[in-house]
Amino acid sequence: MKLPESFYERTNVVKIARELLGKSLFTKVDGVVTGGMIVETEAYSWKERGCHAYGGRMTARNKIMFDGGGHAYVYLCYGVHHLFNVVTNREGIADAVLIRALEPIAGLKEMKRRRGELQNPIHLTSGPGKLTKAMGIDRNFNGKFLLNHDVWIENIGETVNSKHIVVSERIGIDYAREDAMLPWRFTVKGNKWVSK
DNA sequence: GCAATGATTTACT
DNA sequence: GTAAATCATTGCC
Repeated sequence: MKLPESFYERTNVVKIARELLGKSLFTKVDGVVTGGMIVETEAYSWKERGCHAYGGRMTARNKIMFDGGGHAYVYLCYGVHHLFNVVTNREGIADAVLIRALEPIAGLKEMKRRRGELQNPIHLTSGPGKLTKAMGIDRNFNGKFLLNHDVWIENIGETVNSKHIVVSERIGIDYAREDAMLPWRFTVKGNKWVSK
């Protein structure tokens, strides 16, 4: 069952990031469905420095974040990797959740093909740049709505016990100064697919 | 440990 | 208009 638009439109992006653990992200590219359960997320908000839209600054790149909840924000990082975000909150408010890792469920063969046959399955989706490549996500997905037929998030009935959710600081955003220490990263405890 | 890599942003003329 | 600095990472040394 796909998550309804109302799930994304809530105002507490940190809460949404936490609740996305155990949900599943799917894409359909070239007629092949690939996807996995979300095991690692990070929350971003215009109110803190780690966010591209810090202070409500809108640019050609991040304008998708100002759309209503439920849109996909995909962008190129380090000139090499695509990162996948879920836009939350109401139109005009730039909050988003970065999907950092998945546990593969569907389309394993296709994901291995995209990542290279010799890859250990553990490395298929255990990082934000890896999972986008495995699922065929690129900038063409920027601005897509997550109730579409080619990219969506489902509740597959998995529930992650709150005792198994680990809260920590976000990764790779030292430039955000004091906001880099916010406990806005959520991982599933003991899951092999969580990035290191 | 660190180079690769390019879109985006900012700082200039 | 052009140019330089920056970056929510990965994979190979």
